[in-house]
Amino acid sequence: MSQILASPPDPKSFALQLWALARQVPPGKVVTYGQLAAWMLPPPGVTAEDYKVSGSRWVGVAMSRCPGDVPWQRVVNAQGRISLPKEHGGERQRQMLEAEGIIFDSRERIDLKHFGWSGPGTGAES
DNA sequence: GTTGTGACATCGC
DNA sequence: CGCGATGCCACAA
Repeated sequence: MSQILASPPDPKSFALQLWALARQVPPGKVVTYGQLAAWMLPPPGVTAEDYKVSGSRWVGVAMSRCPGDVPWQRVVNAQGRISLPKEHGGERQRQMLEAEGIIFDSRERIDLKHFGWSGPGTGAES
């Protein structure tokens, strides 16, 4: 059965991979934790099921430790909303996203159908 | 050494 | 459609 793992076997590698992916997110687009996790390959020793339910969590943990050069601002939760408490910088994130052209609806929600990034291989990368 | 809590996603009502 | 509760382990103070 899918079991939530607090962190991947190699958090460091996972984080680096995640950050690398996050840096690929084009401006004006946003991605969800689940998507990021889905695009990454499950670390050795982790089953697809466990990864499916754990990945998003790892992404969150890794992002919390992300370096300053990572556009963590473009990472939102599955609801298309900012996950961070505004006192932690959530409000700041919203401002930055708006600055990139992303539109929030009345409920601070982003239309993932329009602003959601299709993925590292679907969008025009270069 | 111990205690508390967590950048999420999903199901139920 | 919105809100609340649940699951796991590791890390920080």
